[in-house]
Amino acid sequence: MSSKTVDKALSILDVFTVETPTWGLRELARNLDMNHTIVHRILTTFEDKGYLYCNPETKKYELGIKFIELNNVVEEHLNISTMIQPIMKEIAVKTGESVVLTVLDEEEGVFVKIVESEQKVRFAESVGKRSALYIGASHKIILAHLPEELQNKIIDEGIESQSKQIPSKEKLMERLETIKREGWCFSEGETFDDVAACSVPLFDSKHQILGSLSIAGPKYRFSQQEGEEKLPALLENVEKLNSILSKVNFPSRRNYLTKKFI
Amino acid sequence: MSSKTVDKALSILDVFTVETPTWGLRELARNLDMNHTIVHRILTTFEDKGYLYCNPETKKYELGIKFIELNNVVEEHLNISTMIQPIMKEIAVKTGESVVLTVLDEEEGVFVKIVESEQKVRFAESVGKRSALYIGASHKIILAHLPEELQNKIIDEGIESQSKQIPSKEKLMERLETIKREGWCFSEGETFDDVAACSVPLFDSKHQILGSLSIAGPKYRFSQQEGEEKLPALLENVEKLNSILSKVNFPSRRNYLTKKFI
DNA sequence: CTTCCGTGGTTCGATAATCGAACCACTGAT
DNA sequence: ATCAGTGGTTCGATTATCGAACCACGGAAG
Repeated sequence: MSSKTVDKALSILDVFTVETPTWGLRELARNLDMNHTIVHRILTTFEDKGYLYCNPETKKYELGIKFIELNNVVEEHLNISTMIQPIMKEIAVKTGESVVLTVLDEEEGVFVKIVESEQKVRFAESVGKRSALYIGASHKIILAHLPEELQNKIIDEGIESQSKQIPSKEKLMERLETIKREGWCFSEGETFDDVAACSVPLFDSKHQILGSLSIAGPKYRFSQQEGEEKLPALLENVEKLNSILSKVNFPSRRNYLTKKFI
Repeated sequence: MSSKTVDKALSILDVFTVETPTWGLRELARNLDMNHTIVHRILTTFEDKGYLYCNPETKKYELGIKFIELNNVVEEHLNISTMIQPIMKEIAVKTGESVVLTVLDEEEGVFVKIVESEQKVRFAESVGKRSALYIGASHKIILAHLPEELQNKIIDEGIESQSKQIPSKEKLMERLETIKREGWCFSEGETFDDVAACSVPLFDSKHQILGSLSIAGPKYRFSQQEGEEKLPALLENVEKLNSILSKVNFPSRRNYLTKKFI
């Protein structure tokens, strides 16, 4: 049982994205196919609580400061800045490239933390970005470790949505098997045109896939060979990270564990 | 008009803090003086949407991955990582200390961004921390620029709550006047025992107080004199920051603008 | 200047979702 | 074996939500 009203309210929050971060009242109501009265009531509730902010000049709504506060609660609870970030930093220093922590959530991958190398190729702004599991090394390495039925389902849905990222199902499935066997994955130009990455899997205490750890850098200085050379730096530290992550029980939705995906 | 159901739901989120990040169902219902049925319904709704995560082993709830995602939307919209952080970094490099961006929200100050110096005195984990405006340089400099009636109200409430931070109302009010006149503020051991800070105010396009920018470091290497020496590095960059901040219209609740505080 | 269409915001009776006492099933301590 | 605690569910009474119709305003077009 779920609350219809709260559910509706949260659906409203969902449309505040990086692409469309501000909304007018009626514009929003139209988009959600809702009566503007109810949208208005929910918006003011969010506003009162600091979850939304209504720009007094434009009268448009945007996400509020509360999310900065609550993000901190999450990061603190996960020991991200005290335990996880230092390990990522170490790898970043050793390899001179940026390090990315990705986790599985529902049937997608989410960038949870990015530690940048000093050589500025900024893509830390992609934290929170969510995308399909067949795109990019960081995501494919996760997909490779999921149950085969779920792989099937995800790839089929990808093909249905006409994703350019899937050449053919057979080839992808084969590729995933190779990735799983070898224990790492390299890709270039998939999530971002100019970026290449090298990824290894992260598991929980029961050795079930949780996410991935990646090194990423600009294509021109990051060939497959260079990726391979940086692999040891990743693998050296990934165990430490695993033991930390298994202790905190990461709050991401891994439906495959409960077979919710069938 | 505000939605009672959504309001209730958001009140539930409020109890997930750094101090108490996980809650059991009945424990939470008791704490909020609510029937556990309704708490349960709301919790599952949040869970379905990724705002809460229910640990399957302990059955305890905690904030979910959604807050990492939405925090990113806010930061992106405010150009925090692309525009603001580089300026803060520049100051951090010049002074060798950490740089803190604080904003006014309702009647409190919130740390929105902390850029750490290389000399590791970690307190970046305090991002999102919220505290009263009479505590610490970063907050006092804001308080000093608020309307006098509001200063009165805030200080009176502080005295009422028996805050140790207020010696006497008269002295504090005098102090605030000095701070406002001089345009900067130094403090040590207020927000954190071992930390000293030096702060300057941030204004919006109409020259109304918005927040503050601070340099902070461990007391042993951060006397008032050393703070003063670092002041120019702050002031040099604060204008750039001001012009950026005035463009984005920061989504923090500055009730003093609308006289809501009376 | 007036009309018109758009915006954000409010009202109030019909309607439908919420509420909550009482109820499982389970676990762990006594 | 009992008991007190937990998370979770049920269902009729209650009450908050819903939404058509309504302002007031503001800018564009005639």
